[in-house]
Amino acid sequence: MPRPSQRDRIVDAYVDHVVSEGPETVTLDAVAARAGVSKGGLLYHFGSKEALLAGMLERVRVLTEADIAAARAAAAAGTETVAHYYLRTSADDPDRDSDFFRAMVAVLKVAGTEEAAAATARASMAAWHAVLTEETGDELTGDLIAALGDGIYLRAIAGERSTPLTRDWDVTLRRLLGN
Amino acid sequence: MPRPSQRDRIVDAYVDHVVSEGPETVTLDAVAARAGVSKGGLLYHFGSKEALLAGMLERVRVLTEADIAAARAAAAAGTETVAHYYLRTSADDPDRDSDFFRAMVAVLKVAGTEEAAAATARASMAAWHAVLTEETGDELTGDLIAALGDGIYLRAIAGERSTPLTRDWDVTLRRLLGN
DNA sequence: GTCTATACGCGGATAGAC
DNA sequence: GTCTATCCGCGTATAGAC
Repeated sequence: MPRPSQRDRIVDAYVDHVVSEGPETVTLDAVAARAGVSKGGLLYHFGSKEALLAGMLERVRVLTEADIAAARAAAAAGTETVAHYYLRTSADDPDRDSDFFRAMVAVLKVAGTEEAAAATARASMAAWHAVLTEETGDELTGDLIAALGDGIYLRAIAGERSTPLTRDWDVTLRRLLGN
Repeated sequence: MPRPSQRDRIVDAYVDHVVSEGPETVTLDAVAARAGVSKGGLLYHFGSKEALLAGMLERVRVLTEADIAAARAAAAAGTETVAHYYLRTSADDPDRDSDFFRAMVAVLKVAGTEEAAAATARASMAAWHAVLTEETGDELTGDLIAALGDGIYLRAIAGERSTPLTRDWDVTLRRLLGN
């Protein structure tokens, strides 16, 4: 894994800006400034605003795959279940500063307007739903756990950080799975 | 309840546009056209774009109160529990075309950028959380049911309509409450 | 590869007619 | 109370220098 390229740094800046300021305030100038390049420099790497969005969506796809692979590896090693991994990374404070969580929040914020972002969000959610269903052996249970994570994401979008559920997600999970 | 005023019709158009086209494409022109007035006409009723947003937020506050009152009335009459009402109106297809659901989705879409909208969304979510906790007698259970509804809203934002959970929300609810 | 300068269109808001 | 006309600022994108 090489050190971050200029392209990566620009996508970082884009995600940062969407998360902290919101999608409507995203301008090429603002993203360029945050990335430490000029507008012209940005447009050399991404020929248009749409290409910049595509860059972020590609990153989310990659991170989703990696995150699911990590969950599967942990489950195989007996460290924690996939459901455990999923809720922990959705609810726990330190994990919510992860690249994946932040990028996902950015995509969801943009999804309100950009159908391409909405499609990427749906694909990511569906992928998690599939592994959760596979592990629990029941589609409704898998969807239930997935929906809890989704609810936590919605609250993140609305700026809500701490609720009983995010504090005690492990208690909740034990109740749902009956163990 | 008088027939809809011009102001109401403009707020309707605003909600419609945000839900179907997304917040970034909202222009005074587009909203005015949808409401059947000119841009100048719109600006007579709402002096600025911000005032228009405030009008929608006010509507969501009113509809939230009314919706919660309806849930309480149904519970008092023994028709259905508050939790039942909440999940039904979040999950069932016909209810999702209700004024409240649509307005809430619009507010959540805008919440990504506008802090005022995010605050209204948080207030509405907190109000539901409170009644659900009151009914179930347990904060975590109340929050769990609220989070399921929130997850359904997130999926609505991402354009996902039907999942196992939205189809079988009543089965899920029985499992959560253990009856 | 990255920057500066600039063209161009669009959206918000005001003024004033009807 | 609603419309038309107009101004102004901002954001995207291009051209071209370095």
